[in-house]
Parts: sequence; structure tokens; C-alpha cells
Amino acid sequence: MGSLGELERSVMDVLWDTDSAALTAYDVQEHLEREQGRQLAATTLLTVLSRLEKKGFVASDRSARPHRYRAIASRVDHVAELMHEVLGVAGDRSAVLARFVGGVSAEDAEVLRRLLAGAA
Amino acid sequence: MGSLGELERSVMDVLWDTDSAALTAYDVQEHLEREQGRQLAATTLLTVLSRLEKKGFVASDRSARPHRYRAIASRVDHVAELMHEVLGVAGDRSAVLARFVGGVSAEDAEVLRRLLAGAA
DNA sequence: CAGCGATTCTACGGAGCGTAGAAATAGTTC
DNA sequence: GAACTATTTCTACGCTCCGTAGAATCGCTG
Repeated sequence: MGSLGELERSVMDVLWDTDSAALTAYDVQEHLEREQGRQLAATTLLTVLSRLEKKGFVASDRSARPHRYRAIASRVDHVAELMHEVLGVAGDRSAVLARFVGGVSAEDAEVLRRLLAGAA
Repeated sequence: MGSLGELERSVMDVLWDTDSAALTAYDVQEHLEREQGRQLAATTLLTVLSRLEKKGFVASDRSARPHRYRAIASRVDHVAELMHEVLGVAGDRSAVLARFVGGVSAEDAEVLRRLLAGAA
């Protein structure tokens, strides 16, 4: 599935961290400037946002004049989905889960235990 | 981290599925031919194997005359590590775990429950 | 040292991505 | 509605990665 480049990733981070209203390319530009000192042309952000839209990561509102973009899935959903994708590629799911669980912190394990307790 | 291309991935699959001794490029070539009907030049496999070695996925024994290559991590380890990597990128681990667990099958959930039961 | 299999070097073509200018487009003002 | 400006889309270039493999080199073995 479509993965993200480095700038694409940064843009998604901006969108994810700003769950207020949808942002314009100029908003994203400003965020990157302020938070990373990264100076990019507005057209660059426009290009990246279109690519992200084509990849299905963002949706746009093109009725508002400076078009507004928002992430389709939350970061949490995105990451969880990635984990499922990875797990799906494994041959032996149980073995992978075992290795996975074996490597998580005590806190994470506790979280998992609680989560799994509900659905008996 | 270094991800895998499509042929690189196939080569790793061959190495992973053949946990006997380390394989030569010619072995891999033969496997791909037989299992996928894919005809590749020997040098192609040599190139791919070097790249995989540079990326840290395989190790080679260059004392044996046709050099022998083996996967450094098992597929299971590799996949589990990927899952950790992905999870590590998430801001809110608990939320991601919740989404993740919410999406697994009943069987996987049972496996997880059992795995977590051990370490109280 | 000649020959041959094996290995490394070099390379090309395509795709993805960062980057942004040029060209087109859409409101806004007189 | 014609000019002006903000915005967007098109086009494109350079870079890196990867599939692919020929050419050049290397290292035995006879």
C-alpha cells in the first residue's frame, strides 16, 4: 500500500496534530515554518496535499476558497491499520503475536490485558 | 528504516522459507524459478543479495566458494519488530493498542489473551 | 598461465518524492 | 467587464531506490 515520503509524513503530522478545522496549504506551510524552520513554497504544499489526496490520506473541501484539507483517518487509526497490515503479511500470526507481546513494556502489556478482558 | 522492494522481499521469503543452511545466489535463483516461474540472471540475485546485506537483512559467508547467504532475523522476528516500530511512531500508544485489539479476529484475541495470562 | 565459474562494477530505465516555476483560473475592484 | 491578485493546477527537474543485467574482474584448478 501507498507509503509516505518524508515531507508527506510531516504534512500528515501537521494535519493530525491540528484536529481543529481542516487546514489550508498556507496553514500547513506556516506550521512547518514555525515548528521545523522549514521554508517551503506554497505550491510545494499544494502538490504534496494533492498527492496525499490521491493516495487516500486526505480529503479536501474545494468550495472554500483557499481549499481546506483534512486527514481522512486519525493518526491512531492509521497506525493501528499499519500494524494489522504488517501482521497480515506474516505467515504464522500466533508466532508473530507472541514475539510482539514478548517485546512490549509492562505498561503496554497491562493495557492489552485490560483491553482483552472485556470481550470474553 | 530500510524497507524492502518487491524482489528483495521475494528473496527474503526464499531465505525465510528455507531455514536449512544458508543459500547461494544460485539456490535462490532456482527457488524463484520453480516457485514463481521467475527467470532472473544470477548476477541479479547477487546484486539483490548484496543490497540486502548492506541493509542489514542478510549475512554472508564469503569463505565458501559460491558465497552463502542467510537471513539475519527470522521472518517472525522481522514482522514483530516492524509492529513495534510502527507502534513506536504513534503518539498515543494505548489508543493505538485499543484500535489494534479492536480489529483483530476472535482467534487472534484468544492467542493474545493466553500470551498475556502468563506474565501477571 | 589458460580457462571457467563466481563475484563485483557499472549502468540503465522506471517510479516515487521533494521541490517549485509557469500557466491557468477565479474572485475582487473600479 | 477588464484589470489585478490570490489560488490552484500543470509541468518538470533532480535525486534516490530498485529491478535488472552485461562487462570486467577475480580466483581456482588443471
